[in-house]
Amino acid sequence: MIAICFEVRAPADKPVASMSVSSPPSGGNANTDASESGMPAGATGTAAFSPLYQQIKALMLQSLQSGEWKPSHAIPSEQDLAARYKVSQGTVRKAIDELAAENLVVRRQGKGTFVATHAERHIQYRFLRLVPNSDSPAEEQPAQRRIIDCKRSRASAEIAKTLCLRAGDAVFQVRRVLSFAGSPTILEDLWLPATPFKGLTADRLNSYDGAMYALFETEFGVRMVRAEEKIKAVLPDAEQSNLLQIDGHTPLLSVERTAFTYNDLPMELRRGLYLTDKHFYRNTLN
Amino acid sequence: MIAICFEVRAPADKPVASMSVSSPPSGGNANTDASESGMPAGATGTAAFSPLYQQIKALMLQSLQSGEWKPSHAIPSEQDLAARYKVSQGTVRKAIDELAAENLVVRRQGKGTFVATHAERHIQYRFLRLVPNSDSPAEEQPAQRRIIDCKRSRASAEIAKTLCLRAGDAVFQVRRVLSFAGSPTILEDLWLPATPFKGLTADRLNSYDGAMYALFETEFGVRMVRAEEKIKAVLPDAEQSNLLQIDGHTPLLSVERTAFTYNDLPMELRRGLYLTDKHFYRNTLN
DNA sequence: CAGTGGTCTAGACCACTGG
DNA sequence: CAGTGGTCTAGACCACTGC
Repeated sequence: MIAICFEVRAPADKPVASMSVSSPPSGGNANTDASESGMPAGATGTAAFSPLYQQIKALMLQSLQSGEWKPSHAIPSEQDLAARYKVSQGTVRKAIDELAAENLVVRRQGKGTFVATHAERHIQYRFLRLVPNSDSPAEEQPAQRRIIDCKRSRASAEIAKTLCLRAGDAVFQVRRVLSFAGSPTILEDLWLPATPFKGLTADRLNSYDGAMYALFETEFGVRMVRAEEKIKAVLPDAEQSNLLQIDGHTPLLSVERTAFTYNDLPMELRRGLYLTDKHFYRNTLN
Repeated sequence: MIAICFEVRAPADKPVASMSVSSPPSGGNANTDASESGMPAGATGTAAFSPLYQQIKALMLQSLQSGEWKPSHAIPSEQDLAARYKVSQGTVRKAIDELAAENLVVRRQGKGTFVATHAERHIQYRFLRLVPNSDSPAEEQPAQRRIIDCKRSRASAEIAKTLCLRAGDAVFQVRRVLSFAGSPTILEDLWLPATPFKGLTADRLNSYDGAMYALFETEFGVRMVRAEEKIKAVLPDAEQSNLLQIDGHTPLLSVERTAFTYNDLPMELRRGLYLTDKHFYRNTLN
């Protein structure tokens, strides 16, 4: 269930190998030669058949995480990609479809396909599910952010585990408060691996105008792609209740989020306390 | 934001009209004649162009909600559907793709496409996001269910509003407790419109072996397809803490769920109180 | 083996965007 | 207007299921 560090979930890496795909346009497809390309002949169990479009998707994924295609920029057109990978347009289309479904890429008819980004996305706070009660006055949009603390420290065993580090490795630890309409509503503690976020300071966090994930993206080249949250109901301790300006008997939502970059690599642990008197956490089930 | 009763979200209803689709296989597609089929010529603003596969999807949706295709049964093969609707297989495929993405239908290679169901789905509790803490012992799967109450009553203004009824309309009101490993963990109050659920009793709820949504499906022909949840942190009142065997200072997750059938018609309001000492609410963000 | 969904292609045309 | 994504088709072949 839990992703093991550096172990990519998606297959389509071994069975590709000779991905020049100089498949002759002889009628149907060409994937049959997989039986003589990557298959070790004595492969135990599953044959690990991977459709062409999955392989193209994997290649595109590499272009995304290598930085060849940068956030908010357009990727090559479907035509170009088809030529580049020597497949039909329909096949790259299906690959792009999946990338779009995972929000890694955004299609815009008539314009092109663009690398998704946390910045310039004016619906700010892509991962925040807290919305004002329906009886609230208007859209009290602009949240005030206050950085309480930003320090370098050592990862505890637990933090290290979820961030795929070793206990004692350097991490940044950030604490901040978000207020809506002047009311402190969210208290967050963040842990970030020190290496990719080298140079992070409270000042940089304060001076940046935009969501924190946008900052990570533009300043550190770290794109959060997916996240998992564990939610509980808790009571605050003295310090927490003080920061949120509430008493110790006010129940709060505890939202523990692990955010991932490409390849399901965890890059952030965030523990939030949400005050839910004027807001609620919204979720949609399919 | 909030779905208005009986107002279908999906378009593709007006612009179809003459959906016999006797489009001659003359080269490309045939949707161009939409300009002389449903378009009122002086249509204000958007042209409401609806691709063929969306129209096919709408037709299939009708077959689903009319009961022509029953839960857990196979729908016609893609070939058959293509013939029936007089379109290519690729087009019905795209329609089915969307239905599958919405969990209305399940594809099984080599076997066929089946109408999704809450029953026979051995991963029981499709909408329940509560999972045991990772440090918990094993998979303490079988939840004990206890119906506290099941009575007929009148909808309050608020209940009526979310269920698209009028205040005072008859509703069923159910209260139950779910226990895991002997510990009361969830206290739920449900409101159901009386008409579709005519004949519901505590006995029927108790004697049914399976998820409640499976019962709704098999006994009343009501298929829940989608749900929205609003989550807050709360403290229990005296009666609630008594039923959950906790004290009044234990914070709980309040999960208010509205479940919808086809056409975004709300058919259930459920207010759950979750004890989150040994469990947490899990969510995935994309 | 036949039947079903899944992949792939090649080509045509449509809708949308921007110069 | 050219370029891009979006739709549709017709046909071939593959992978999986079950008889």
